Amino acid sequence: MTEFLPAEEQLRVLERGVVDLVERKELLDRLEKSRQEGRPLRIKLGIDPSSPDIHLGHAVVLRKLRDFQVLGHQVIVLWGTATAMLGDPTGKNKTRPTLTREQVEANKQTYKAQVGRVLDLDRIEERENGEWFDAMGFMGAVRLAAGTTVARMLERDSFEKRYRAGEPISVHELLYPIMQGWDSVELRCDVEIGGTDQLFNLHMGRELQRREGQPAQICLTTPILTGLDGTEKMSKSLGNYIGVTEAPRDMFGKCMSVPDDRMREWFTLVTDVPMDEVEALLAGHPRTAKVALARAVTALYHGADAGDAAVAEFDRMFREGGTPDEMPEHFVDRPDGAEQLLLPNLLAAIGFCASTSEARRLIQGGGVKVDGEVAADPKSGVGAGTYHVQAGKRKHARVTVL
RNA sequence: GGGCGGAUACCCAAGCGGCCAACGGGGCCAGACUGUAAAUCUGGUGGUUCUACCUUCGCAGGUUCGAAUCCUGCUCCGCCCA
Repeated sequence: MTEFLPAEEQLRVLERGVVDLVERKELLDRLEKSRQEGRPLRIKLGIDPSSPDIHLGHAVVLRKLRDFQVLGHQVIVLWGTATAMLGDPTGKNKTRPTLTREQVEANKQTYKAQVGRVLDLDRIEERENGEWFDAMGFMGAVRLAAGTTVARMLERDSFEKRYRAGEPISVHELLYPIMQGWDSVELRCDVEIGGTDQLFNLHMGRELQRREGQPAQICLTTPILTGLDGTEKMSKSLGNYIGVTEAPRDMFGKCMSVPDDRMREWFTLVTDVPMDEVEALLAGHPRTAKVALARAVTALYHGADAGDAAVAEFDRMFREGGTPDEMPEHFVDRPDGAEQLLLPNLLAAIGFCASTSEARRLIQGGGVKVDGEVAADPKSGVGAGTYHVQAGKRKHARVTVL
């Protein structure tokens, strides 16, 4: 733990894929000091457990945290149990509904398991800001708020826009940045990291720490990752995401669908591939580069073997039109007394299509294969037996008709 | 409180008494092409026992042989005046 790399070398790792670094010089100095004193820096990431699923977009900031962890620093995951109930106004044009304690606790548990996909959970310091806010009391909160002006708060982009547009801003929302800043005081953070939309909040920590006579924390922000569509930010509601718990095959396949011109961004933010290697790959054939990207991502979450297996399987499935390593098994009954099970009903029964009508259309469009043969007649059916059923390029299943 | 305009399938948006399961665009799905893509082209995009039938056009009623289209009430949204 006391063996820290030279500050410059650490900084090189930490700077990768970073948008804001306030201030770079301060970070360098503090890394140097930490090295001399053999004291790890304290790095905070605040997480409001408001949505329970983590995708690669969330993972960007977690991975930056991991960089710090690997370099021997102390990572603090701060659960915003108090702030989650407020709802961070960041990027929202509306007041967010507040959560109950039970929801927060439940989300926290699922969240934590997924955070473990990126961070070494044994080495994090895990805290909750309810620890101090619950005990602060109303007057304490008032004293805390007294140090900041409304004008200062309204500097914040999202507040300013809403204010100018005549949209409501609740008083409690103005308190959110102050609370987040106070967390840094309580935890004596050296660095706080977050997405670019967090810059204002991170600055609040600096201010409050200075006021309390602490060294001001360094603020570091990571970019918002572009989703699979190549234009919108990755988000669950847009469906353009890759979850950190997804199966290797899906993870790989989705990575392969990332647009070419987003590969540099993805390599930088989502993988550990060294940047000179990335540049070399990008200079070569795009497909080779993308395979490397997809393999790297898959390997990160499932291990190198899974990454290699995914490459092989993908080649077979898409270049040669073959079948996957393993397919889901389904057993379907024939209707009473019938010789055959109609194909549309089969597809609906195994969940490949939402309805028999949809299945029918897919069949007519030539998108369905049974044992490798295109089945273009919606009236066709299959008798008892086991079949390899394929809908589109991706959906395969071994279906046994009973 | 008053006036006006709007609510149509995942989103935008036509339709304004029968030819409407409802134009068009986006998105999405499938096919061709390809590097897995992108771009391009083609088809599809309510349900079913599928050349027919059933349920849809904010909600509830009504007029009519027949309504997404007309009338009444309700709910929600936008704009304007107070």
